Amino acid sequence: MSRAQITTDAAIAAREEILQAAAELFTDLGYAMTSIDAIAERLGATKGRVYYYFKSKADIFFDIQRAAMARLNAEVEPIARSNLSPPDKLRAMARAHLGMLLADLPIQKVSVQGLERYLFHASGYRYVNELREINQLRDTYEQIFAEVIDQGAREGYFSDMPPRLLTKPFFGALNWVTVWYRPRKIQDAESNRMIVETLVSFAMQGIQKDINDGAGAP
Amino acid sequence: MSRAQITTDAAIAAREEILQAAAELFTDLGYAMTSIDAIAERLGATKGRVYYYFKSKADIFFDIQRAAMARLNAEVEPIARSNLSPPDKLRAMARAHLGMLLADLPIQKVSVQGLERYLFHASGYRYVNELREINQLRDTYEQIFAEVIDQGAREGYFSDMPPRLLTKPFFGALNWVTVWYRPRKIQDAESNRMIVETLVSFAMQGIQKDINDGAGAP
DNA sequence: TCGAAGACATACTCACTCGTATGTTTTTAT
DNA sequence: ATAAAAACATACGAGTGAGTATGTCTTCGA
Repeated sequence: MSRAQITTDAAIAAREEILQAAAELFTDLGYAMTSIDAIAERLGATKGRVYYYFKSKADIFFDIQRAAMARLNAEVEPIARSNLSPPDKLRAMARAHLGMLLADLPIQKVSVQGLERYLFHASGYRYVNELREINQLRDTYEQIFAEVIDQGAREGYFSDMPPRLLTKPFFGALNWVTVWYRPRKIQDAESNRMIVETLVSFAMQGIQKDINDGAGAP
Repeated sequence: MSRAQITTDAAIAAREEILQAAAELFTDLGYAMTSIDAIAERLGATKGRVYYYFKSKADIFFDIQRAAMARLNAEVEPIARSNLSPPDKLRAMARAHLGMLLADLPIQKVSVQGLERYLFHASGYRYVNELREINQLRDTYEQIFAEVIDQGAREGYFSDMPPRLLTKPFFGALNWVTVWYRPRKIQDAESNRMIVETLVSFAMQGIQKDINDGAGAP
């Protein structure tokens, strides 16, 4: 046989390397425009190597999604379990979320934008199960934030709009970084902290109760 | 010859119809996965019709971008020229911007997400001029918002973070709607107003000076 | 040491799609 | 009415890319 079900350490590393290369190409060129040959070439290899670890192109795509969501969860869930106050907790979660987006940019870019629909109507409704699995993961993740916002709203910290609706612009302000951000070769340490703090502060202010409408100037 | 340079009324309508169909397919399937035949089929026609009005697939893509930016500009620029106070002006601009996103969803989805890079490295650096043209349009548009934010900050209304950086989460909170929003068959009038007001309020609160950090509860 | 499985590379097929070239019908000007 | 141009449809050519089948080298356990 040929499938590499024996997930040894080396095999996991090999898969990860492929996922990274694929993610970079997916974000640069899009899913369909990225050929398996191009992924292999980026690794100094050929198709044989890729198809040894993944059974199809779509399989690579979905594994990127799973990896991205798993890493976000690993960072954010522990914070959600802590007993900080809702504002402090939410701010810490937002920092962790955004930090992971920037640290793992290629993979997170593929995951965070609504690109899964590529394979929905396409290829005649295959991958329905995988699609639902990914949507399930994202829903569960978003729910973690929604609950904190909900609790914060009940305790009077946040706006009392529907929490599920508030998560949208909240994630929007943060996730949009995957659209506009281009990693520089230098000047990343301090600049990134500035970006994170600005975006997180923006998002935190956004869900705050609005005390009054547009006052504060002469 | 065959090129339809005579932009009569009917020709403009025919082109618009093609742009609409193409935009819907681009957002559902992605650029490369959308075949010209699929676009034609959606119109009950064949390739001949499409290639009569557009000289290439990329041409359709760029025309979508131009149309999207032109419509946003047409709605927002007049407001920017008015002499409202910075907060009122910015809020009105945000409403107009978001309203156009929802009213023209397929085309705006293609435009608003960072999908232009599809054709950057791909196809060996053709379309460099078109790419720069589109980026120029978006930059100019973003600048309109940046200036209002800048003025508002100088007058003490808004946060004093760099305006160019503040536009990012501002647009993020609004533009993210193109990622999560799915138009329902019914229940659109009131629901859409709710969405618009929630997102615009969120964005407006986000750029406000933060008076203090996380207070307002028991 | 040697055979089997692991880890790829190479060669090939099949399906699909862009763009073009050419045919056909409908509209329009005279 | 008729010739010409517009507005398509149809047929085809060439290229590309996913997936497969098979070959080759390397590692590793007995």
